[in-house]
Amino acid sequence: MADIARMAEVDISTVSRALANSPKVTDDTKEKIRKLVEETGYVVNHGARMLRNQRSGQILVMLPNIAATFFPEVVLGIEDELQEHQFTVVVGSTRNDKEREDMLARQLLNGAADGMILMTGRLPDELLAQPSYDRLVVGVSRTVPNADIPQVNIDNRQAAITAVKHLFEGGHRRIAHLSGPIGSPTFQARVDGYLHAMDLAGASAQSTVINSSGFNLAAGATAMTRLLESAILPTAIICASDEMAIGAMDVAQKAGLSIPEDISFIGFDDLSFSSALHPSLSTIRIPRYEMGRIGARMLLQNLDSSRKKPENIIMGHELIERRSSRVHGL
Amino acid sequence: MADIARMAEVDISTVSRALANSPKVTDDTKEKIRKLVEETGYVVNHGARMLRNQRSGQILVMLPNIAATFFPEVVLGIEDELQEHQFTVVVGSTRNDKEREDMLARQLLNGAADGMILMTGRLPDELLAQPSYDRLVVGVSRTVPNADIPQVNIDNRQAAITAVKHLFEGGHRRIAHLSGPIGSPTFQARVDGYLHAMDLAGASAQSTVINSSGFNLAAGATAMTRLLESAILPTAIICASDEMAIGAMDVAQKAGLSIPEDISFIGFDDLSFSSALHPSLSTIRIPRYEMGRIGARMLLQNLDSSRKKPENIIMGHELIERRSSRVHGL
DNA sequence: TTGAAAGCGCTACCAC
DNA sequence: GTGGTAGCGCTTTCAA
Repeated sequence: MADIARMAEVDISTVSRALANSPKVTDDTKEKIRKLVEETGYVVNHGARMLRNQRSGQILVMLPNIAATFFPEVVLGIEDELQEHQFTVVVGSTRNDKEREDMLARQLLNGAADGMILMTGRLPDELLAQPSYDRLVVGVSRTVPNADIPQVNIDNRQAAITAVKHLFEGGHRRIAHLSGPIGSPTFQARVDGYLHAMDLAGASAQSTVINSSGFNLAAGATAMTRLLESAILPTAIICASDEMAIGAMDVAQKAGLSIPEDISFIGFDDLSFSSALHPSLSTIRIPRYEMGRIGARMLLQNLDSSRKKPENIIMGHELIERRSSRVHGL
Repeated sequence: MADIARMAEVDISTVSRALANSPKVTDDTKEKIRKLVEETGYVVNHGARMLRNQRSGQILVMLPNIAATFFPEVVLGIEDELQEHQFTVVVGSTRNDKEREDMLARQLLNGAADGMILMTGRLPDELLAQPSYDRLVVGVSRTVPNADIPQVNIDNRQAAITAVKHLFEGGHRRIAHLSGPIGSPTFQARVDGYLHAMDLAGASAQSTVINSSGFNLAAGATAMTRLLESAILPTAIICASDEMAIGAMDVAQKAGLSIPEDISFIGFDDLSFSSALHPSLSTIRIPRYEMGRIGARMLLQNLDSSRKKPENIIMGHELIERRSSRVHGL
């Protein structure tokens, strides 16, 4: 910048103002500087600006695993929203490792990131040190229990109830649930909803929950394999994610079961794949992209501490009925 | 840091040295400072350190769309490798928008990122301004033509040949290819390989290539729909990605075709889903995670300009034969 | 082994 | 409308 100033024969402060498009600089001067910048390919130094302004223009997204099918679409929504507001997105996969979580959280504390979107369902310990952390963090898609931060999510309990009801209407009574990690409030809420709905329908004796440590293909396959060992098979299965459902359906089909004739399936998420599968997969659609966008918007609002802290948002879910749970297999 | 210095009754420079674990600080002093840091929850300011050291500790990953199934696994490999070396990963989805590419590339120029992994197959114009850009950028999985940067990729042309050969061995002659974006060297190489292999086998009269603007489910479905309008259907189809194959198979099955009895399919990528589909999808496996890891490693090496610039790397691909291309449909 | 001080590149305040 | 300058928080050289 000093170079530009010298070449333009003005003070460095004028250059700074010109670049910030300050109204107190003549158009002539601005134009002269603009040209020089173009010619030299000058770019303002990020570190210096950051030090000076005490902000980085970066938002950290913390999630367990960017390769889990659920997350990329949420990240896309976050990116789209934040890019419009001149923020850059930093993604960190924690693999559920506390140490990695703390390492990433430090990005917030040291000023490398101005705010954070949390999709791990857990507040890193490091963060609690920071006094105003509740203004810097927003939880998305994985509820953080007892946290004083704004969150966006769907009503997972209600979603599970929706799934059970749907199967009940199809005449099913023996309905099993292949759940995700039991420690996660998200998956726990789905279990709760499932059990509650089964109970309401007087079918609680028929409830079966199989827990998994993950919610991917392999988890679904393993859980289904275990379920097949039961004396009496359920006639329908609610899987905690579409990915699990795909794994489970594969195992079921390999075991000679027809879907939906012998056994029905319904998942959670509505991946783009789910409609193209054979049979196509019924599911509870979760508005992933929108959740990301709205979460990002909430964070932006939250960062501005002069404004009211945003309220939690519960987004709608939607039952998508496809062939895997169709009565009479039509 | 000044606070810590005051409390420890030493100079700020001593604190700095202690935190850097300099050998010229007594263990006593270090210990005293370490305690204070712990108590106060002090974290060194990223901006200041960045300004001073002229490096950010961040690597930018530029890709078209984080939600396209191909990329997350690559990003995971990159993250794993870079985290081990204390770098943070910044992900930017460009949506093939030149403006976004330039905006992101500026992160490199302004020092917000120390290096970049490019998965868009195109070098942003902004970058060419930077004189030593070839030391800061590594291309992964999408070849950048005429670029003087190190790259990691598979041999896409050869991979397509492998696919054709496989189908030939299965007795197929009328083989069509549903290609991705024609402008992309990656997909162009697959087309080339396909045409070449068909030609070699004396079946070039039977060649059919259908281009798409993307390589997702919808692209596969659209291309397949167009193909179904042909007078003579192929007996086998090579899809430029597994995602396209899934979309295309769905359309084919809805049109009443049996896979592989009436028509065989083979894709590219080997998504985790591909083995769980019904029928399971034959594919050319691309080592995505490993490509990410190796690309990141190359970047690290490349950033150190005192070392030799790394060579391009061609990784192996592997034909995974599954039911969708099985002879006799066994 | 520790202290003092310069300076990284920028912005914003104050003076003119 | 422009110039001069302090200072953001850190690292590192030089002196003691």
